Formats: sequence, C-alpha cells, structure tokens
Amino acid sequence: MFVLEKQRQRAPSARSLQTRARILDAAEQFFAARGFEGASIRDIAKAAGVQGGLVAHHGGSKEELFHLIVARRAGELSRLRIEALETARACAPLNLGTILDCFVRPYVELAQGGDPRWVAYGRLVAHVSADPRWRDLAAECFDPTAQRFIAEIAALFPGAPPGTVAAGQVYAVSAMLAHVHSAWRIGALSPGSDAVGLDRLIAFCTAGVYAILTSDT
Amino acid sequence: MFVLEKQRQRAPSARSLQTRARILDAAEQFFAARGFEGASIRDIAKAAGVQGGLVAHHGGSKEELFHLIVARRAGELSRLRIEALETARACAPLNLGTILDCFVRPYVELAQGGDPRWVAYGRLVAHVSADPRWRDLAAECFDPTAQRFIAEIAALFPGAPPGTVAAGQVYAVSAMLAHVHSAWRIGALSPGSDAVGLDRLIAFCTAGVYAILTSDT
DNA sequence: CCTTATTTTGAACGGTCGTTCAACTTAAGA
DNA sequence: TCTTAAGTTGAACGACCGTTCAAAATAAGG
Repeated sequence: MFVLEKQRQRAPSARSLQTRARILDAAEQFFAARGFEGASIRDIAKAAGVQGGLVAHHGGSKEELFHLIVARRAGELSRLRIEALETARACAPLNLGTILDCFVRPYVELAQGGDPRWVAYGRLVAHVSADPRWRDLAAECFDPTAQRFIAEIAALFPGAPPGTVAAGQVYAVSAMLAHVHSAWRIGALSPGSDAVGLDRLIAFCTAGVYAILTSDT
Repeated sequence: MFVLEKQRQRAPSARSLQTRARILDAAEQFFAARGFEGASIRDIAKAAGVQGGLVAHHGGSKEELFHLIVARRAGELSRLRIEALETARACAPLNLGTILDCFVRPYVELAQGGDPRWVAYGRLVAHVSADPRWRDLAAECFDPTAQRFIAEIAALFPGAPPGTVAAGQVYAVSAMLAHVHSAWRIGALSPGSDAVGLDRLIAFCTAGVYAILTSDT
C-alpha cells in the first residue's frame, strides 16, 4: 500500500502547491458527491483545470488519493476536538455532556458554517463508514480520536462495560453525521441560528449515552 | 423515469420467476457491497448465472434495477413495522419506548438473524441515505413509514415542535443503521444473545428522543 | 545565468462499462 | 398439438475508465 517516496531535492513551487490544492479539493467534492467508484479521475482533473496525468502525479493512484483526502481533513478535525477537550478540562471538571459537546460541536459548526469542503468531508465519512472496504482507513483516521473520547467517558463511569461506551460513541457519531447530511430530512433549516439544532443534537447524544451507561443490564 | 409497460399477454413461467429472483438477489448483494457505480451489470449477471442482456430484460436500466431492489425490501420491512405497531397498540397504550421498539426491532432482528439479504439491505439504505442522488428514492421508500411513526410520537408529546420529533426519528434511524453495519467498530459480537445489544440500542434511542422532546428550548 | 529537478501536457494503452439487438429456445394458452 | 409471446443467448456497440509515459514547460538552487 505505501511505498517510501523518493527524497525531494527541491522545494515545491507556489504554483505547484496551488495546483495540488485544487486537485485535492476537486477530488474531495467528487468523492463525496459520487462515492469512490462514481468519481472519475477525468472529472476531477477537469474541475481542477489540469490534465488527467497530473492527478496521478499529485495524488498517486485513485486509492491513495482517496486516502490522502480523508486523512488530511481527519487530522485537522482531530486536532480541533482534542483542543476543545483540553480547554474544557481547564475550565471545569469534565462531565458527559461536555465531553460529547467537544466531540460533536467542532465538526457540526464547521459544516454548518457553509464551507463546502467540510460538508463534503461529512459525506466522505459516511461513505467510509458504510463500506467495509475502508475499514483500515477508518481505523487509522477515526479511531485514535474516538478512543480518546471513549477513555474520557469511561473514566466518568467506572462500572460501565467498555463495549457499552464504544456503542454510545458510535451511535453519537452516526447521529452527528445524520444531523449534517440528512438535515433536509429533518426539515428546512430555520432562518435564524443553527445553534438550536446543534444543542438539540448534543442533548440527544448525551441523554442516550447516559441512559445506556447507567442501565442495570 | 417511469414508462408504462406493455400489457402482459401470458403469465411468466416458474423458471423465469426464479431467474428474476436470482438476478435481483445478486444485484442486491453487489449494490450493497460496492455501491451503485461500483457494482457492474456483468458481475451481477455472472453471480446470477445468466447473460448480461438478461439483467436488462428483468431489471430494466441500472437505475431502475436499483430502485426495484430498494423498493421491494422497503415495502416488506414497512409492513412488518406497521404490524408490530398495531400489535403493540392492541396490548397496551403506546408509549415512546414501545413505538421506537416497533420501528427498530423488526429490522435489527432480521439483519442479526443472519439473512445476508437483510444485512445487504442495511448497507443499501446507508448508501441511499448518504448520497443526495437518491433523495427521491428515499422519500418514496422510507418517508411514508417514518411519517407514520413520527405522527405516533407527536401524539404523545402534543407540545413538542414537529421538527424536533422528526429530528429524533432521523437520529434514531441513523443509530439503528450504525448498530447493524458498524457493529465491528463497537467490538466483537458477544457469543451469546445479540438481544442485549438490541435492547441497548433501543434504550439509547428512547432516552435521546425523550430528552429532546421534553427539553425547554 | 545555467543546470536540472520538478511540474505539466497531450496522447495513447488495454480494459471494463451499460446498453442494444438479432437469433434461438422455452413454454403458456387456445 | 400448434401458435407465438416471453425468456435467453451471445456478440457487438460506442463511451468512459485508471494508468502510463515521452516530451515540453517551468522554476529552484548553485
């Protein structure tokens, strides 16, 4: 899967970096909208305004390109979530609602902020989660942060079985993704602040996770 | 999208019905495993043991075939859910947990029962829900039953905003799908009964929906 | 300013895709 | 039994796929 790259002898030019960014952004949109097989290298190249061969030059094979796109966005989001967690911990002792807030809020605010790249990323995550083909990619990009939050929650509920904490995490993530990419099914977005919907989502997740962690069975 | 078909002049033979079923089942597996674009007519034909042209004869175009497969399974599941709801209503006044149980349990038991066709259907639903391309299909196949359950829940919480009930329904569905097709992320299935996991899922959904329906905001 | 690593082009390669269709086989209905 | 609608085959169509590569253009580093 991964071959070690030849050592660079020169710094990339500004133009090359811009081209690379255009290719990755275009690929992100097409992969998100049409899935891995549905997105074609030629469509991506045309949207980025380059020749097809250049996509391979900057992104490698189609699989490597997909991996690259998911990993770069996941890394940035992971950083934001961990930062939110540390900030919250510095203010007050963590509770369940705060922990889930730190996980859910960063992404939902990015996606609802209107940046099409983060909306696309949500669809990408949905594709990756739905297809067992991407199991390794999910494990690499999503699991470390998820494990971190699972550990925080488990520390609050010492008696809860580990599997139950993990289940709550998975359910919460799925509800978060549905909140973003199935918003049209919930109804037309309210013209005012979207924060109401976000708070409602976090309340749903918190109550659900709390219920299964404190149940007797 | 839909042309009116020529009137049949003869009943289909038993062999033809079997062939048709083999084609639809094979298509269901490939669409579920690889998505719409990832599944090829030739793979489906080979798995069904027929020539490629026969797939078009029984299933129409690729889009029509996809629609056919989702609709037939959705119709059957919808019937089971409504039956469960009516049975429960006959026994005792409905409450939130019972309503959600009637929605979630029929599918999860089918999928966890080991029938690969129902496991495949779960992945199909995930694909349909993740891709805006299938918005109309989702509206046709999923919304009527969802609306029915939303109405039942709304009747229990007269003061709750309609959008909040719909949000709870969408979150619950997403958690249910995650429970089935992301079970590997929650952990190895317990060797004993899977009903424990199902009860936990229903408890999660019930507590979450209840929380957002009774919140002040 | 040179040298040359890097970026970019343009075209081509072998395959696979969804779809179509004439010809052949099967079996329903009179 | 006979007619013929329906089922099935096998091959072909044009289009698009991911990938490769020699050659040209660009620009970093000495």
